[in-house]
Amino acid sequence: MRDRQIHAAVKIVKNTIRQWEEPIVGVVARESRDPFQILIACLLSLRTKDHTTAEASQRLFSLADNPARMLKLPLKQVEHAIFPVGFYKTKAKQIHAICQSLLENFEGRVPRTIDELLTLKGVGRKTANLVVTVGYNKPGICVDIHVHRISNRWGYIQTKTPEESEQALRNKLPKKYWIQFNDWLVPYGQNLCRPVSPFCSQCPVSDYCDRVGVTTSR
DNA sequence: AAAACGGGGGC
DNA sequence: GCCCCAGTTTT
Repeated sequence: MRDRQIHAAVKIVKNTIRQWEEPIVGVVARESRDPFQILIACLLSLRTKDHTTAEASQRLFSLADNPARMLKLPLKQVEHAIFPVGFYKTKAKQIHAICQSLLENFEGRVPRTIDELLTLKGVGRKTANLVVTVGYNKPGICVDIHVHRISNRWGYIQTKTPEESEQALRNKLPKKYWIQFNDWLVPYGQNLCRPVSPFCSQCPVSDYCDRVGVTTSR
């Protein structure tokens, strides 16, 4: 894919995603962009299917939707609410630890910068960037496995790891496209541009795609 | 660089 | 039954 074509591709896939009305992560829909819910839902979504995350975060937020209330919730109850997402003991402890840190170090608010977010245990670059872009509407590049795969499949960048992809995209992708890029690439990767056997015949941007590493088997 | 964390769903 | 899944931390 040529640099110039990325702009058209952004617009085309974005319109497609709008029709699907996908949530961004878990129960966090495009209208509701509370940083705390994005942070926690993103933590729950780790190595987990999204609809599972949606149900779990729904249950959890109905019990507590801010750091102070979350800390008052017994660990057992947090574990019970999020059980189906897997890693539930680790994640429950992380959630408590994060809420404690938010109260002690950030006046009970979710911080607004990548560096501050990265001080929280369990928060990596993907989660930090998602909070900054979706929660605070500030520029950031949120690279998960889908963004990594697709931007390389298109031939827009050539990288080995998601971390390298974030750097490459920061350098190459014009800043005005960063937030849109995050918004549509993940659901696009889930529904259409799958790891194996992607639906190229239904893809709205197949004309631009280099199809790097596309296979029909593992 | 690779293991470990974990239950649910697809096949 | 077996293998993968919207990552991050630890060895």
